[in-house]
Amino acid sequence: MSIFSKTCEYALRAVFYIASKTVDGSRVGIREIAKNVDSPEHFLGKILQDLSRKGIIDSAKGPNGGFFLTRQALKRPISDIVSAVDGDNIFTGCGMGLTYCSEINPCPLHHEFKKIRNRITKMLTGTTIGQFNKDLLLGKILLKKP
Amino acid sequence: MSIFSKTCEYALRAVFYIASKTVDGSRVGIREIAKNVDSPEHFLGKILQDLSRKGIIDSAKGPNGGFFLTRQALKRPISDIVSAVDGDNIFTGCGMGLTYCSEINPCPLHHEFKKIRNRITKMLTGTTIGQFNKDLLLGKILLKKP
DNA sequence: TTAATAAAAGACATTTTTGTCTTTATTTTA
DNA sequence: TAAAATAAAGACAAAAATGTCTTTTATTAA
Ligand code: FES
Ligand code: FES
Repeated sequence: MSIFSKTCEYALRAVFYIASKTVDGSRVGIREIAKNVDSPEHFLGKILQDLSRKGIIDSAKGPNGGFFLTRQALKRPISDIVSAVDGDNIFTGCGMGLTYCSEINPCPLHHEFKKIRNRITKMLTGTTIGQFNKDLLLGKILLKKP
Repeated sequence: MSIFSKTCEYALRAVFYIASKTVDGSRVGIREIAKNVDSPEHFLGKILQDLSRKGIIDSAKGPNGGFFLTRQALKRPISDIVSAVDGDNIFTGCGMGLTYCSEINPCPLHHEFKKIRNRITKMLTGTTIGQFNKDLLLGKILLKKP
């Protein structure tokens, strides 16, 4: 297991890619995104449609259309993407799968797990969609393997 | 998503239960385990068979048979259970799903994610199967919801 | 040796996740 | 207006995870 679903991993990579390509206001097509993020094109299409419906990214049909992000959207935390795709179990759920996490009726790992969960939450709420644009454009950071 | 598969959550809960019930050397049947850990009986059976084949727990057939843990086994870290069931992606994989995690070609979240991953690893290698026996028997800690 | 007990194993069934392919709707531009 | 481009939507398909039921094997104890 990984901490995010594959769907969510595609979503994160794709949104980062769109972000880095739309700082100037242009749009990116699904084919290009899929290629640069190493994901199945049509499957990613659905994922982005969903994010678009939820208002996290924008899209435009027709020639010169594609997906893009507003300046506002670039400031959003990536926790928005994660909770849109994977729900919020990662933020609040019990590490051992109890039906809910409880301070007074904790599972064995509760104490330690809570810290980890908080750390994850902090990472996700503390980093914005647009934060890596520069490093992505410089190639210091990658969205698929070289 | 949760950080462990459901299968792994069942495994962890079950092994903790067996641990707390076999400090005296007796065995526990699958029905009792499943009931106390809130998991489907036969499905859990397979999981425990697997752990038994892999030498993490022991089992005995026939009357008075059941699953049990040796004193040795109680000292094992629970990371053994997790990697037996879920593999080691959680210990070494990339948070954003790149085919491998790389220090020189990192994904955007690499730096932060690495710390989290290390923390998870520390939790799993640092806690033993038998560690919670006392608290479990006292009911201070639970393996299913009350 | 027989009956009872309990895990092991096997064969499926269901659900969820992931992925593909085709058609439709919208927009732009010539 | 016609053609081209592109996201949206729909209908499936495949694979993986999760779950159920039945039969077999090993062990114990009477
Ligand atoms: S009860 Fe399990 S993490 Fe809180
Ligand atoms: S490259 Fe993604 S976590 Fe290291």
